[in-house]
This record gives sequence, structure tokens and C-alpha cells, in this order.
Amino acid sequence: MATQTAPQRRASERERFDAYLATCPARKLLDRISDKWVSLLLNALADGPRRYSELSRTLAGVSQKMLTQTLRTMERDGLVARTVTPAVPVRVDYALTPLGASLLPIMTAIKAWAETHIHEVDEAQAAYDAGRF
Amino acid sequence: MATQTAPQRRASERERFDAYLATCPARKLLDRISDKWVSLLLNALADGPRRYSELSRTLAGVSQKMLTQTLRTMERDGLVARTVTPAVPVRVDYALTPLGASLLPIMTAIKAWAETHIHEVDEAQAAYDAGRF
DNA sequence: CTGCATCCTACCAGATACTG
DNA sequence: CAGTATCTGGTAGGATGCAG
Repeated sequence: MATQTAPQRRASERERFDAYLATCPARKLLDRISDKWVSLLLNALADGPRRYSELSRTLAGVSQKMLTQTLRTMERDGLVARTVTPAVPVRVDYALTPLGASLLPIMTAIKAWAETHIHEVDEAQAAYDAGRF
Repeated sequence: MATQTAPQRRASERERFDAYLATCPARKLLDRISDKWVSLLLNALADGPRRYSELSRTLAGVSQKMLTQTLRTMERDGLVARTVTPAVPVRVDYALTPLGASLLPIMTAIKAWAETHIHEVDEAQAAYDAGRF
């Protein structure tokens, strides 16, 4: 019996690589902030707590499913705090935790790079596309 | 005739919001670097040009489809330069452009945050999960 | 060696409707 | 008001085979 076929070997390599990626802190972080809504929520909560319905209006494009889901994930990650005020009707506020707030400088850095260089990217794209016709 | 039904209004709001997002530089950037392979390629190319096959080996888990696709996108964005050396067999090298290299500090910042705070995230997750049983 | 085209699957986001 | 539950369609991404 042969050691391993090529596909088998690649599969196991892939497995090990995935395992490695799963433990890579930088990738774990990227997977989180890269989420479409996480970055927007980080921004929306940057200058103070917001109610669920406020967030829902601010991020006009989000479905409540994704809003809830994203907030839950961020809460689980310790990025936001959820406060329920028992009343009728119920009131729920979300706020950044210190950990969540410590992410803001990074978002700012990304924003800064983007605003400085995005036109270069656009030009590169235009040039690239031009060469293809 | 009524102005708009609720679903219609939400749909058009969503449309406008999507349009806004599409023009948001920071989001455009995030969409790019958040890509699983882009960040890894940025790293792999950080200290010099690499051949296609080298990259393929370094990023053990990538399918050649994704490798090629990702490299193409990065080339289009002006982040990497592609150099073909006509020979038999063909030789293709990829290198970071200055624009691509200017992204490295951001990746470093992300990595730094991740390494500093990831254990807090892990703890938060553990605490959160513990509360649910 | 490098890369494209095709097919195929698994996952995820959105719509919708219902609950405390 | 602030969610939860379920269904479904689109799409990202892997496998495979062929080509320059």
C-alpha cells in the first residue's frame, strides 16, 4: 500500500494549515473585524451607548437577524456590553467595553490608510482594466 | 396611492445604504485585507519576491484557484507586481509594490493588538459560554 | 510551471412570521 | 421593543481536467 495519494496528502496538509490558522491571533482578529457589520457597529458605538432600535436605524441596511447575531458575537468576544432595563416595554442598551474601545485606534488607522491610498488603488484598477481591452 | 409599503421603504433604504458602503474607503479596504488569503500573501511577500510555486507551498492550505484569484485581485488593486520570465518552463514572480508594502504597518498593528488582547477575548468567550449552562 | 474553465457543494445572509 | 425560528437563494470556494 502506498503511503498517501496526492489528494490525501494535500487534504491533510490543508487540515494542519487550518488548525494553524485557527490558532493565529491575527487571523482570529481579522476574521472578526472584517465582518461587514462589526466595523460599522464599532463606529456606531464609538461615542456612547445606543439602544437596539437606534442601532437598527443607524445601520439602515442591516436585517435584525444580522444585527442581533453580530451584537451577540461581539458580546461573546467581550467587545460590547449588553444592558437590559426591565420595564414595559423592555429597554436594551449596548455599549463598547474597554476592550472594544481599544479596537478603535486600529479602525482609525485603517480608515486613515484607506483615505490616503484608496485613489491609488482605484487608479491601479483602472490601469489594469484598461490593459485588458 | 399610498406612498410606500414598509418592505418597499426598507428595500430602498437598504439600497442607498449599500451604495454608501460601496463608496466608503475604509470598507473597501476592509473588504480587501479581510480576505483570508490576502493577509497571508501580504506576509509571505513581506521580505521579498516569491515564485508562484513557492507561494503555493508556503500557504499550504490554499487551492491554486484561490491563490491565482487572490493574486490577480491584488495585482489589479496595485498591491503586488507580477513578473513573467519567458522560458521553458515559464517562471512567474510576485512582489509587493510600494503601495502593497505600505499596508504592512497596518498588518503589524493588527497583529500587535491581536497578540496583546486575544487572551482577553478568549476569556470573555469562556465566561460568556460558562453563563449559558 | 503557471493558470484557466467547469462543475459542484456547503455555508451564510436575507425574508418572513411569530413570541415575551 | 427586542428578539427567535425557519426557509431559501446566492455565492464563495474546492476538485478536477485541460492548455500555453
